[in-house]
Order: sequence, then C-alpha cells, then structure tokens
Amino acid sequence: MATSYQHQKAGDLNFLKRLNRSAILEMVRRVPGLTRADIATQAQLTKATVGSGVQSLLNQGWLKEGDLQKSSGGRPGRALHLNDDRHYLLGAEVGVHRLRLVACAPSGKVLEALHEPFVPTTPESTAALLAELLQQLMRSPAVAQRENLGIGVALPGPIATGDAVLRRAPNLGWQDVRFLDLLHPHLPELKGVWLMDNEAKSAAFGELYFRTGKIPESLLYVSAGTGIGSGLAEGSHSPLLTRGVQGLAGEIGHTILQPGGHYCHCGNRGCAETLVSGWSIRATLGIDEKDDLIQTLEPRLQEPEVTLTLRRAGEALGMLLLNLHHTQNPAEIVLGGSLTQLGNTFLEPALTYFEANQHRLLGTTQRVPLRVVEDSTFVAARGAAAQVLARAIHGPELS
Amino acid sequence: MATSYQHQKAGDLNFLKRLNRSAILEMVRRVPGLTRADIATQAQLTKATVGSGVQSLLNQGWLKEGDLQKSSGGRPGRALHLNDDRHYLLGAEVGVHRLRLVACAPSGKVLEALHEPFVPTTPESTAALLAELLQQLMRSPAVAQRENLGIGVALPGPIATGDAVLRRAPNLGWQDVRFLDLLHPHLPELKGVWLMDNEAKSAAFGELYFRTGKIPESLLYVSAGTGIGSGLAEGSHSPLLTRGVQGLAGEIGHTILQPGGHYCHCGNRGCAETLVSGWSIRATLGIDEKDDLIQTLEPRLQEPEVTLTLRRAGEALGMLLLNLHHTQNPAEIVLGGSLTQLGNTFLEPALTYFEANQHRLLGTTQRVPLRVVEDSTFVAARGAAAQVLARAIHGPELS
DNA sequence: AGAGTATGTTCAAGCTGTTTACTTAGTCGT
DNA sequence: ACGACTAAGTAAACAGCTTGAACATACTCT
Repeated sequence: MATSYQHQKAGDLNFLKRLNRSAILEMVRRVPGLTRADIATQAQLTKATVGSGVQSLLNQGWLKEGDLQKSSGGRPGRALHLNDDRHYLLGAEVGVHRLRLVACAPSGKVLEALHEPFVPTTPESTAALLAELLQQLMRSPAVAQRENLGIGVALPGPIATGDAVLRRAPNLGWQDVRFLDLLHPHLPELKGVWLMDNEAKSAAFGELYFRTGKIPESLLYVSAGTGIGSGLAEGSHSPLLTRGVQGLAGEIGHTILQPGGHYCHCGNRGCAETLVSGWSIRATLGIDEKDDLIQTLEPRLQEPEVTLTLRRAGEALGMLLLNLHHTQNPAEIVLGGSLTQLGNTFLEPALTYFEANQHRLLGTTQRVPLRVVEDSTFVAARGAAAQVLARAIHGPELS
Repeated sequence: MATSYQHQKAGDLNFLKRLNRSAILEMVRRVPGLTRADIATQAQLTKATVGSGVQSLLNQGWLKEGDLQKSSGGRPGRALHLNDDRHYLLGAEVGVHRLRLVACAPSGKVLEALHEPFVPTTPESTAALLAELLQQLMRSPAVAQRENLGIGVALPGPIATGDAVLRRAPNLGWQDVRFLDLLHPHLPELKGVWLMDNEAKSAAFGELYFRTGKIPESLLYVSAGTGIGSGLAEGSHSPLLTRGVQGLAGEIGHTILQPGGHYCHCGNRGCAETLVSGWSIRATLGIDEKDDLIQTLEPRLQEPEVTLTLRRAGEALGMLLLNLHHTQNPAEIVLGGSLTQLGNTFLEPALTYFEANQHRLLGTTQRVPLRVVEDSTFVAARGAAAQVLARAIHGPELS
C-alpha cells in the first residue's frame, strides 16, 4: 500500500538475485520468444544463472515455455513467453467527467473495461463509487480466476514523488486528497501494489512499458482535455517518470506561451491553457459547462468561428509540442486526451507546425515521431495498471 | 575513453561489490565524518560488510580516517573522510569567447584554474590549444604529485547520450565534431575517464554533485550567455542528466515565448533567445560582435534604452524560468552564465516574475529556491570534472 | 548414420554478504 | 579509581548466489 520509492543504493545477495530475475522477466516481456541463450548473451549473465532464474520464474508462474526455435546449426533454443493467464492488474482513472477502469493482463491486453459518466463530487463518495465499480470488474469471468497484483489510480492533478497525495485538482475541486487512504477501506481484501499517479504520467508510463518491438528510449505523452498536461517516461528497462519535487513537472498548461495574454484560472496571464484546452475553447465559443464539448462541436465544425478557434488552438498546441521537444527532447511524442476527437481541424495545425519546425536546430538527421492515439479513453487507466506491474516485477513480490 | 553509458540491467557478484563500495564512497563524500556504523544504518548493510568495504577503500587511498567522534554512551565511532589529497580531476569548457580549465580535488575544491580569451577557430586547432593549456595545468605544483582520474570537456551545443559527438555549436560555427578524438592524440599519456558534455548539463551536474549538506533531489542550471540553455540533474546518489535522444533537452533558447515574434537565427519566429540572450541584446542595442558585451554595457547601465532592453530581457527570463518550473519542476534552480554579470537591472525582473508566479498552482506550501551563481566563470568546467569523478567512482576503476 | 554445433543442465568451487561472538573504547554511577 | 553499561568495530564460521567446466540434449549437414 505504500507508494514511496526506496532509492536503492546498496544491496545484499538477495537484492542481486531479484535484480537478475527482474531483468530476465523484463527481457522476455519486451521480446516474447527469447531463449535462455539469448538472455545470457544480452544480459551478460552465464547460462547457468539464466537457467536457474528462468526455472524459478517458471515455477512461480510468471513465465511459460513455448515452441522450439529454428536451429542455427545446433540444438534449438526453447522460446520463453510471459505467462499472460495467471495474473491481472487493476487500473483506474478519475477523469473530470468520467470514471474509467480496466483490468489488464501482464502483456497489457485489456481483459475487461468500464467507462462510467460521473459528476465530480467529494473525494469520499468518488472513492466509494470507484470501489463499487472495481468490485464489479473483479467479478467478471475473464478476471475472476486470475491472481490480482494490485491497483493503480490515475488522477487529474499534481502528485509528488513518494507521497500519495493529490495536491490539487482544479477541475474536480479537490485539494490535498489522500485518495488511496479513502479507497482502501472499501477494498480491504485487495492485496498487492497500491499506487496513485498523475493521469498524463500514468499514460506515458503505460505507452512505453506495454510497448513491444522497437522501444523508444523515452516517451512523452501529452494529454489535451479540459486542461492540458504531459508526462515523460525514460529508460527501457523499467521506465522512470519525471515528477518534480512538487509533482508539477508536466504542468505545461501553465507555461507562458503568450506574454501579457489572457488571464488564466491560475491567476497568471498568457498560460498555454488560455490558448489550447477544453475550457478555453468553451470560453471562446460560449459552450456551457454542462454540455459535452465534443458532441456540441461535432455538428458545428464547418462554422467559420469554430474552425478559426480550433485552428488557433491547434497551432498553439504545435508550439507547445515544439517547446517540449526543445526542453525534454523525448524519442517519441504521443498525443491523447479528449480534444484529439476534434479531428483534423484541430490536429492538423499542431502536427504541421511541429513537423515544420522540429528540425530547426539539427537538420533532418533524426525525426522525432509524433503520434496521435486513436482512442485515448483507457490510456491513463491502462498506464496505471502498467505501473502496478512494474512495481510488482521490481518490488519484493518477486521471490 | 569511451563515453557511452551501459545501462546495467543484471549483474554478478563483482557488480554487487562495486555497487556497495560506490555507495559507501558516495555517502562519505556527501557527509564527511560519517562512521562505519552510520553507513551500516543508512545503507542497510551489516557492520561487517561496511567494515571490509571501508578497509578496501582505505587501502586504495579513496578514504582516510579522522578523529574519534563524540560517544553517545558507548564506544565512539571513527570519522571517515574522503581522501582529498591523492587524486585530481581535469575539467575544461570551450566557451564562445573563452577557454576555461580547472583541476579539482575529489571534494570539488579547485586546485588550479586557467582562463584564456580565445577566438573560435577550427575544432582541430582549438583541441591543440586546449591540450597545451591542460598540460600547463598538470605541471603546476598543486597538481603534479596527484594521480589523475580523467578529463571532462564541456561544449556549447547539443550532445546526445552515449555518443561523443557535438552535433552543432552555432556560436562556434562547428558541426558534428568528435572533440575527444581530436584532443586525445595531443594527450596520449592521459589515462582514466574521458568524456564530453553540453556546458549547461555539466554545470548542473557539478552544482548538484559537489554539494554537501542538504542535497536537493534535483537541480536545474540555466546558463544565460550568448545563447541560453539549461541542464537538469536528478538523484542524489549519482545524479542523472536528461539529455534527450538528440541531445536537445535543455535547448530552452528555442522554445517559443512570443508567437509570431522576431526571427531567430534558427529560422523560427518568437524563440526565447530573441528576447533573452547575449546576441539579442547586442542586436537590440547595436553592439558589435567584437566588443565585450558586459564591459560595453557596464558604463551605459543608466541609459533609458539600455535599462529598458535589459528589463525586458529579464522579464522574459523570468517567464522562461517559470516555464521550466512548470515543465520540469526541479527542487532548486541555479542561474549562471555571463549575462548574470549585468546585475540587478537584468536579474531583478526575472527573479521578481518567478517569485510572483511560482506559487500559482499549489499555493505557498513549498518554495523552489532560485539562486544566482556569484561567479559562474568555472562552473561548467568544474561540472565536467564532477562528471569525471562520478564516472570514476561508479565505473570499473573502483576495484 | 555420424560428425558438428549450439542449447540447456548439473555440480563442485569461489566469492560476497550475514550471523554470531568477541574485542575495543568510551560514558556513567558509585 | 573501579566496575557496569553501551555502542563501534573485527574475526571466523555460515549461507546463498553466480560461475566454470563437464555433460546431456536436440537439431542440421554431409
């Protein structure tokens, strides 16, 4: 249930063993079908060490053996795979207008999902509602016979490292909420990892951690919804998230993009959110808080006023992306959040601006891919589940 | 001589031993006067392990024993200190108008320094000149009888992780320079660690790594000179630097701060450097490239045009700092570079803007300290030396 | 069928951290 | 001044993990 992260400086033999087991598990997770010999080569371990480590992971049900591989002149190796049938992870996102829940297999496959509209209330009643939905999810047949590894909750506001407090969620009207402490009494039987994190950071983590094939060395997730935030995940083995001392890292909605510009709800002037965000688009077009932004705008996309507003917002987003490129320089940028549903009127100016300017400093040597998530509904919830898995693999759970 | 950094996933017993030795050494370095018992408690190791580790570090000359500490009811512990007399580190910075060199003790104390004006030429002749100055430094009495641990070079441009190439240095007119490969033939006798890094990143590393007492969990160094760049160092044990895939992380001079603003030399419009930077101040006030900016402006600080220009630049810097606060949220910000010598006309607006706005999102719970370096002349060179020490402590050198 | 080659396993050996008991060096109380 | 007490540091036996070398296994090529 603790979320603090112990910075490991020194270690004993047990630590070394766990380190090696984790490394093996991560490698097979990332590259399904790896053989013991492949692992020994890549991890710089001996065949014997890998053999015993794999055996123990097989016994614990983390791995399973697959087919024999094609021989390359000698005895063929046996393929190893993550055992995707034994465990599951719970991930939830408390959004501004929605609760989203997933149960994931260790591979990241979504086993069951729930998507409930909700009107923000107190943290306490939200926790009660979420607990009820989680229990509903856990009773579903695809999940019920698996072993749970823990639960992760993604929230729309800054959360500092090592302290499970949501400092402020302006769009929920919450402040200093220890959400896990509120949720735990409703789910006392739920053991394993308990964690909470910022929504964009969970999303970034999940997009990187559940990736297979060629894995970028870092990934930035930009979440464009009512507000706008970002998360940076780095490192392929077990990605690290940049949270900042106060959890404010990624609060890009409040970076200044137009000095002396409009007032933001934070009290400052010219914040990026005054140019791109659900609330600023609402304000510009006079759309009521109670109406769904996307549904309201969909039939009005041809109106010149709407087109102009979305184009301007899109261009501001492009600048914001370029600023992140020149501040954090991630290997890949992923764009998600409800505003991506506004389509090309909004997205095209952002993508165009970024493409036109990303090579200003170094020429066209290496392109940073910018990808728009097709459906970002469960990205943050799935990301929180990914964080649970990472914690389980690298924590004391693995014996 | 290799600069690539192997991401350690798995390890053997030797790795574990080195890890523990490094941890002990780091702890004593950070808190001089620690006893074996203190180390055992903090590092979660047994007395016996610490004892043998310390013994080996004493034998190798990394540590030395000090006085007995005050007893707290039992046998007093013996204080341990970093042996500051045995080794030294070389650090150099190739600036736009200056070469700066230092030889440091492991504590970070500058033993000898050199500061030479220079006019940018080819990489080759710069390497030759630098090598000559380095040899001069190594012959000085305070250094000559110590053992060298390696050399680090800080350069004004992006350098990607794991690849010792300076991609572009616009203010030097260099491109794709493997500077270490040019320097090495002139100093074949120099063994140990060889590395190069971006100037602001070296500075950030050094400011964090050589700190004693209360150590911030992360530190952002902003270098304001001809151009403007930043570096973020994180983690107290052995700080990590964020470089980005292409080494563009921290290129904050080219973040957009004024959409549709003036053209930048990068070809884009509204970059922060068009508002704050040595070159933009020169351009606004019509100061020739050949004249020293600081010396030219010092007698003119009362002129309304100068005051206005510097105030505007300072305010833009304040916004840039706030943007970094809301993007990276470091635990401490350090401001350096030649422009800091312009004094309060320039600095005061920056500091005021930052102080006035840093609490917009969370209230005044926790203040992020913003410090201006008194004399930033050797900060980057000393930081490069710090990187050498860290590489030596955590690399294979420690047996 | 037999040689060749690479995978995976077994087991004694070596190394590292731990445990336990002991020595050492102070303080406190009488 | 002496002894009881406390905590730091050390020595030796012990436990656990990785290693190295020999061996068993499984496929291909001739």
